[in-house]
Amino acid sequence: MGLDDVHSTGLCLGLGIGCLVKQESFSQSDHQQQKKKKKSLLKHDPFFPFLSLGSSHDMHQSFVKFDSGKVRGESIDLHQRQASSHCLSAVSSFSNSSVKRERDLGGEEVELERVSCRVSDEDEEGSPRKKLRLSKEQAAILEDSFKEHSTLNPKLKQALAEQLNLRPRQVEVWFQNRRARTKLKQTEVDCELLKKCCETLKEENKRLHKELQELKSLKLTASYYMQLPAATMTMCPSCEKVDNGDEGPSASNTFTIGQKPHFFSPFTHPSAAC
DNA sequence: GGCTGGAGGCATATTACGTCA
DNA sequence: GGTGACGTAATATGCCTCCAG
Repeated sequence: MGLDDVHSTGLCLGLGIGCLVKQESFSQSDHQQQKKKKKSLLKHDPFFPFLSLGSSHDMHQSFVKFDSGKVRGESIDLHQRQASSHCLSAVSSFSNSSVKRERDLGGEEVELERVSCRVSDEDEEGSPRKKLRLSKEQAAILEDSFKEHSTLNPKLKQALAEQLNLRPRQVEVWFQNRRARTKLKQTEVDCELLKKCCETLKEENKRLHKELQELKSLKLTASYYMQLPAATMTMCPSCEKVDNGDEGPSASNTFTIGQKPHFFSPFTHPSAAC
């Protein structure tokens, strides 16, 4: 458990109303601020050493009302409040059964209820981590926004958070994770590309080795024929046509092994000689 | 102008939860 | 119903930049 958890949980549970105010500011401000504040809190907050995780149900309940009514926004109606209370009463958080039950009910309203319930659940309950599942609509809007800008500015973050009924921190986290996924995918694509490139190079290397061997063997053959009288035989080292000397050196498709044998550069195609 | 500490943002690794086969 | 794999939200941590003092 990190210090963030201490702030999001222990402060509420152990420090009473003064800490509720602190919690409110946390829920509205960026979570990163908490991260930065934690150091200063460690240094300067006189209450910090007295933090306790001892639960107080009454305090919890009062905070629930405070949070759902003030922090979560004015649009929360009684129905949602009840939903929030329902979440809090289910201390074991979102079990699969509850999710399934909501699924069975179906509909956007239920989905929103589920989301807001989970979010408030995380804020208020103090259990380590309540993972919400973004609805398709939320994900689509975030995706659209991501396509336009892969990074967030504070305005956009706030706007998206309000539009999607999420906390700015959640929007920020979504973008961070989305960037990470994009990068991971791109890395995989690059990896595949490099693999193919490697295979191609291997094939090319193999082919060149083979060609080199052929050229070496041809060189040996040529050396062998060089030991014979030059006038007796002519041969093209490329196509290995041997001429008995009836035709002159100027004849086509023949090669004369004479005082200056015609060897090829390994970088030129062998057939170029013919 | 250089230094320093705080704040914010991002990348990355990891954890933990939800879903599905 | 139990379980492992997978996707992903959430957390932890470190680094960088900006800015005020």
